Amino acid sequence: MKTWIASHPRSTPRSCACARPPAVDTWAPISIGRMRVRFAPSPTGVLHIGGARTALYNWLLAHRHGGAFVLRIEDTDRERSTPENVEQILDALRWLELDWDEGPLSQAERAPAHTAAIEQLLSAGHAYEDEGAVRLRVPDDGETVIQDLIRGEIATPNQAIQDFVVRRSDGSALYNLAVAVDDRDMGITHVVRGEDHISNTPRQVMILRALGEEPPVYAHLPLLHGPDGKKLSKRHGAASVQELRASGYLPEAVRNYIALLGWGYDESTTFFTTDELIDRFDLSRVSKNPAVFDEQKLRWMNGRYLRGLPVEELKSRLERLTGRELPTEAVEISQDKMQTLADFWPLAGFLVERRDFDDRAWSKVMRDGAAERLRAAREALEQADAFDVETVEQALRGVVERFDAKPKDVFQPVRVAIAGTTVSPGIFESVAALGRQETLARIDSALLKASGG
RNA sequence: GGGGGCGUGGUCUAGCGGUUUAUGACACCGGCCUUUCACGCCGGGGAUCGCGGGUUCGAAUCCCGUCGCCCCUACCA
Repeated sequence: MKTWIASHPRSTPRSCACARPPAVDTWAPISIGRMRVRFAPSPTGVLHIGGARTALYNWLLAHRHGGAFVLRIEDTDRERSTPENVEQILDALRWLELDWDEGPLSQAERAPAHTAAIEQLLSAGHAYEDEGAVRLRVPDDGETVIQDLIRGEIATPNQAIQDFVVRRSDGSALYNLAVAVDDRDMGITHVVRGEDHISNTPRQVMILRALGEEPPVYAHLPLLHGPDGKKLSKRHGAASVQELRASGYLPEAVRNYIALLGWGYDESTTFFTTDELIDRFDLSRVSKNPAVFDEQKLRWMNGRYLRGLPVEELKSRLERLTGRELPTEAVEISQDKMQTLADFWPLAGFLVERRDFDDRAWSKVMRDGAAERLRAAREALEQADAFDVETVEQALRGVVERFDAKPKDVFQPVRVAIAGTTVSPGIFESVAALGRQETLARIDSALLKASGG
């Protein structure tokens, strides 16, 4: 019994999909009936951005064409398929907000259907037993042609394909048979998956034909590689959806970024809302060559999304990530300086809790009379009429003038005193956000340290 | 070995036989802004389109060959 199947309720229904006019371009040949696509990961670990992109493209297609997005878990390899792995995948999809209309279905639970199909193949003479296993009869000549929406026609000589096993001697079905039968039974009209499945496709088509069915339409997506040009794997940093979340990326930014990994709308548009993606995504514009995941570009894009968020929204996302309550001003004055949510704490955590002085920052800044200027800054801040950004600025600039110093000779010591480091949001904003009492206390402690205390 | 797929600056891409001295973005370099780091703005370098032939008045765009990378060739998925 697979309890996880039942424990995850159907995702929230969408309202926009059906109102969208179905595009006819790519789908003309088989637009009879409603489009049904599927995402069929095998739960062998975390969901990679490659899998995430496949899921996104399928989801986009279903939304654009008013179709159904079905989630199927290919868990027939009992060794690798654990409930934890399945949960990881569902969790990743939920975070990405890629809701499915049906499923998750367990492929393993469809064993009876697989068995029935094998029986049918056997009795029709399309398959035969061999040492307890069952093999499909593959013609010796001719070729099997598949129509790929991205790559066009792909022909494989039947000669290159041996009579392959569809059922193990223990009675269980193998991958190609399970996929073909499940896609058929689920009424899948378009199979959109990774390029690594191109070579499997003729086998699945043969099984379908032997079963008396016409195959669905296929579209094989280019693979994703790491910066070293090799196939993407765990060693490539934030390559899993979970890691992306933990690193402080926004799901909408991740969606935008991965949509562009293998697809482009025109020569200059980079930012797409999800609705725009639904409107414009088109398999015929998907590229054929593998793409490399570039985290730097994702960081940049994420920063742009971050800056576009209302402060309250950014605040609640930060609170969700850090698990603690954050002052709104701290979020507000940090927004322009963050690229990921994870950047917040090192940048502005000092506004929430006091931290030690960083040695390098201290020795770099607290020299050549810095203590004297810091003491003057303290006086000025203590005597300021108010403590908002403007009055703080007036007070600190006054000190600069009095010492005939460069601005940074005053601001940096204050920064190190209150933040512990040389990096923080704007100094006036930071001081004002910290408040007079805490600012003075921290400067006092810095002055104490400076005098050898 | 056999079969299949792919090949435009470091990266993602635009380009679909002639308005291309090859598009935009990230990264990089320089400048501006300036209180650090960023953000933002401005400017710059960088691909002759894997390579070699062919077709054509003309090719990144069509054809052939070749090389490289990837996938399949499991009683894995």
